[in-house]
Amino acid sequence: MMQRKTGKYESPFLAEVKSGVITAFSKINQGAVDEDLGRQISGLIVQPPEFRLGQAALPCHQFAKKLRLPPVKIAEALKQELSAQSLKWIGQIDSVNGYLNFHCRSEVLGEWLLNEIAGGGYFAKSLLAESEQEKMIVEYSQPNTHKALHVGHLRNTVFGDAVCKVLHYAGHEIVRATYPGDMGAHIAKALWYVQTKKGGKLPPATENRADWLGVMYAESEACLRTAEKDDVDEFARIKIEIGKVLKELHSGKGPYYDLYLETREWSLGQMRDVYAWLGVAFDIWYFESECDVPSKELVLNKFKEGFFSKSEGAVGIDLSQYGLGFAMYLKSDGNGLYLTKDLELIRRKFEDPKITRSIYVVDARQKLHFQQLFKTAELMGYPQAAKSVHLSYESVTDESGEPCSSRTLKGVRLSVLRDLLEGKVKKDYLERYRGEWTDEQINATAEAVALGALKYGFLRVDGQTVIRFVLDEWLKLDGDTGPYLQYVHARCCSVIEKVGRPKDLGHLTLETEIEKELLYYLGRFNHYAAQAAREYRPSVVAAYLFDLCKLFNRFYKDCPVKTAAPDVQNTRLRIIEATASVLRGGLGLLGIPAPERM
RNA sequence: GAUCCCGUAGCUCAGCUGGAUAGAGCAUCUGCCUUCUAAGCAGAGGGUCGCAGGUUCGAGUCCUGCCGGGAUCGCCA
Repeated sequence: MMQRKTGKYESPFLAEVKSGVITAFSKINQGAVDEDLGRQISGLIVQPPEFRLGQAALPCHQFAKKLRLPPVKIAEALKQELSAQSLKWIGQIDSVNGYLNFHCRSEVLGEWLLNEIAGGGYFAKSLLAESEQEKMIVEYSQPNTHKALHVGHLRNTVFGDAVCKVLHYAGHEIVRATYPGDMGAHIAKALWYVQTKKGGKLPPATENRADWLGVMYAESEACLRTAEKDDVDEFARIKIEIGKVLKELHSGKGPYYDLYLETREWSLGQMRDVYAWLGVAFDIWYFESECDVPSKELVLNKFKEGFFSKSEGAVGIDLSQYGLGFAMYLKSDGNGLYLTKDLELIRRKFEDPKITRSIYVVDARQKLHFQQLFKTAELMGYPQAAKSVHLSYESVTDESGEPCSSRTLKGVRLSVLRDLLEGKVKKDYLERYRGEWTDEQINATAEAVALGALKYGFLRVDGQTVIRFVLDEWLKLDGDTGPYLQYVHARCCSVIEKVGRPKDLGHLTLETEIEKELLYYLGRFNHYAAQAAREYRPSVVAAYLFDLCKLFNRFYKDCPVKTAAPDVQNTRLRIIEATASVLRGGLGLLGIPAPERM
């Protein structure tokens, strides 16, 4: 099942290595190599630890028993067989320590690759076989209205967006969905607090009203916790009041409902601003408020059918035989929960019959939630359950290791973060262009670089890693950062602008090893993009791009363009142009802009 | 107590589904801007890959058991 067909992204060099090895193996094996063995053999092919050793290698140790020969002899024999074949892409073949090392013909492979990249064909083909292409709905970014937005939300949105882009690039059709939490107890709490503790006074439009709401919500939670500790009766009374507010919100009329409609818009406006800033757009907005009523009806019907049962006054289903405890779908006061609404949502997501997979990009703390949801749906006979996946990622904490929280107002607020980063970029790097560039150019570049730093910061690490957000570290813009990659792109553009565009014809003149290595690595882009899509891991692309940029910077240092002989110069310009293309493409998958100057 | 995630250089993280001598960035130290952008490049120091077993030609990677950290486990989302 983990066996995959060799993807279309494979370079002709690797394809030749695989087929060549299989043919040679069947000769020394004195028998045909069936499909399984063939896959096994090609699955063994690895990257040598250093470029100078070759670009592909076959470890032969595994065959020692089967062939009753020492690995070194096997490698030798394979080498013999291979040198009898006529090979287009493979140059030298070495046998060392039981490894068979293949060197590509850099000029031949490079010529093909540069044409593919320059012509755009390299990025155009799907990385998947047609049978593997799916239509997927990806839900990400589920911020609550009436709560503060912080860096934790940013990780979700940036990660989810990159996953979409990577999957789309691989060849899947993607529907992007967001699911704002515009209904629920948190809103009842915030509005109840505004009305009863703040006298119902609202801030003027000149203020950041969304942020103000976030503060109100946090204060309401603090107020509740105080009551819980100090005055049990008061706490019980407040809970009943808030339950009533929630009921009124559900009912769709009344003064609280009117207040809700007005304030909800403040938060949604802020979300739209943030999405515009990040450059993300959604095809579908599922609102929790829309799922609310139908989800409760659904649960009540299923309760009547006997599917759900009552326990301690609440309606739900006992999933303890699956190790998932009791899944609650209606509270004892009759109100629904997050889980309730998701039960309705899982149906809606498959309203388009072409959808074959539904991905939820949600914090790892919701693991049990989704296990319960999918299990319940499965037991209800929903085929959607088997097609749904929870793509979890770890949380973002503040400097002290406390998770970002809208409830306790932990974590840097987005508006603050943006200003700090853009200000830093301007002050340290862009002021020197003041006068030479227009103010608009400076602002646009600052925004691009700040976004690069932020997005790359989240995407360079694996999703399972907890990110401790230390502002000072995120303000550093050298080393393994987004601006480092953007800088290389700008360098490429700058050289092309100063020296001129290359001519596309003529064969390559490669004078140095670093040119060959860079060229080869450019051709690995689709390999890593495919891996990123397969594993839902944009970090694979991020790591590739960083390595690519390190190679480029070495090349840039060692290989002058302006002063080079015409053939050499043209080759280098072509490599530079291809690097810029791959970088644009790769940064694009991460949702990071590639400025031409910085 | 149960389940899940993490543990690799002082710090932050990679490690291509088991391959060759364990890598990078930051920080520290040393060099490099009269030549295409120094947000850069070259070099140095820094590791019993949490611990102990096991699987095999071969383990940071797979299995088991411990230890440490985080998360979750009924009326929040």
